[in-house]
Amino acid sequence: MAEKPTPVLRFAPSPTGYLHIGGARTALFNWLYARHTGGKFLLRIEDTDRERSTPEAVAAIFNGLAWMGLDWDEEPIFQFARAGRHREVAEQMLAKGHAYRCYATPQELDQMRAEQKAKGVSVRYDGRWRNREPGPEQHNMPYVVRLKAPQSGETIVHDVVQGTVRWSNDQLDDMVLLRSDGNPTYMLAVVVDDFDMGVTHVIRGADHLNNAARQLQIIEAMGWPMPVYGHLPLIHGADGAKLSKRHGALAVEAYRDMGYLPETMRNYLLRLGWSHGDEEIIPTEKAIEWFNLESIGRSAARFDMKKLDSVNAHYIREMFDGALAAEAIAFAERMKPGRSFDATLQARLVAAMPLLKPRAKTLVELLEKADFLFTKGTPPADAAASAALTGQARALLSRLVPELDADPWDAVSLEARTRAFAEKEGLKLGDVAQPLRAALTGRTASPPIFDVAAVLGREEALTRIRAQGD
RNA sequence: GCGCCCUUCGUCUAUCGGUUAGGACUCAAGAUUUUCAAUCUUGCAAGACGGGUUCGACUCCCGUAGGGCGCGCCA
Repeated sequence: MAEKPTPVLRFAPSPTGYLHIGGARTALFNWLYARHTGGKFLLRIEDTDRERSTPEAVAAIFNGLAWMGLDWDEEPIFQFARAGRHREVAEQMLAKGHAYRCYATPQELDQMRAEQKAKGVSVRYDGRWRNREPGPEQHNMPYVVRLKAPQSGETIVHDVVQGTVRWSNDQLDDMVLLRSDGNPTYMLAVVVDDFDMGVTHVIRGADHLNNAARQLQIIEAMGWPMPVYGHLPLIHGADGAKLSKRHGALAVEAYRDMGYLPETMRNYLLRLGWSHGDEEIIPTEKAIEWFNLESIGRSAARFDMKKLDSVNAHYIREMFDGALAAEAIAFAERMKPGRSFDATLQARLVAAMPLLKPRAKTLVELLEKADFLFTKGTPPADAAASAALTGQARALLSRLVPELDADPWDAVSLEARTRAFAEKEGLKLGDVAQPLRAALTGRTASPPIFDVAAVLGREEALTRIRAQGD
């Protein structure tokens, strides 16, 4: 049995913007497969578009991947720096007769396309320089180098996701390899870089499926080995249309800022287009163990915030109290510079975590629900809480204070004392609990109130109750 | 217009010719309960359409419709 080479995967974004959700999933699938097989996961920044590439975008991509927990194995390759090598390959193809010089001007090509469109025939380069030698009038004129693509037969891509996909070669035109300024095009650069990097598996978005055929023609012309292709179905917005800015958050950093956990993003994005039977909650460790290319689906998926929420709620509940509290504090400090938490507040937050966790879908929500922990005295009461604090209720609270003011100060004892008090007053527990809740949290909905009182501590809790008493 | 891809509950998906078509999210009801959650139970809900192939099709083939992607000296 022939030994299979170690897989080499890559993620190759162009740095023209932030890392969006689609790119993040492509990176995730590549990363998972590399980790699953013990192969390599490489990063290549496709910055050949000098106009649109920015260092900020490069940083955003690195940050996004790092936040997602997707680590890459070698120094990232910057494509533009390899232009010399790309030119070299183009020259080789020229020398071998696999490419030719085309002197058609952009205006001329525009006109050609306009005419084709008008005639209703397919728009493609007509090969006007394919078999034409430049004359004296072409001397010193700019030219591009085009691939001399086969004109008959077909080009077949064996795709692990999409199956066997074939194109009749007469549908494919002679694409540009080298621009008139001598710089390589994306098509050439990708093929050369993948070859030089030893890439064995090209896993990318389905929007590149058509490109695979063209890239294969270059690979065949060079006599290079064909990589395994896998074109992932695209992610759409909730309305089924292409994911765009109007769907709200697109950048992975936006999801981070909305309070989603990296583990959530990995799990959710993995399940968008990949499955392992009925498994829904798939921690990264399991994902690495189970991931395969065969189980990738073929149809586009819609991004569903509700499901994202439920996955996030799950991982929030699963996290250890200390770790989650640290995460929440870091989040709060990043989102609101200047905000800080002293040791007392931090300890209080950790203690309150079991109460908070089942009630939050995001870190934002968690912090919101934790608000009452961080005030000195009763937090500002909302409308419903103010309404609950009637004169009678305030009087009740004043009578409750001496009953509560004792040790031990824990939820069970506090509840017992309050029940006894309610009975003595001829009231139901709820009649006492609700005013108490309003006094301690400023809300009418909160975690179990005796747990809240316990977390707040005897001194702080009593201060708040006294302040609301009459 | 041409080429390529896709089509199971509202959404994500399982099924790889024989199932009461399963799970998850959402939504609804119930249990629990000091409020709100969490949790548990139950329920609503699907094979785009039309032809074949077959003893038997969600599953294989063809067509139609709908959706998506591509058709740059962008990537």
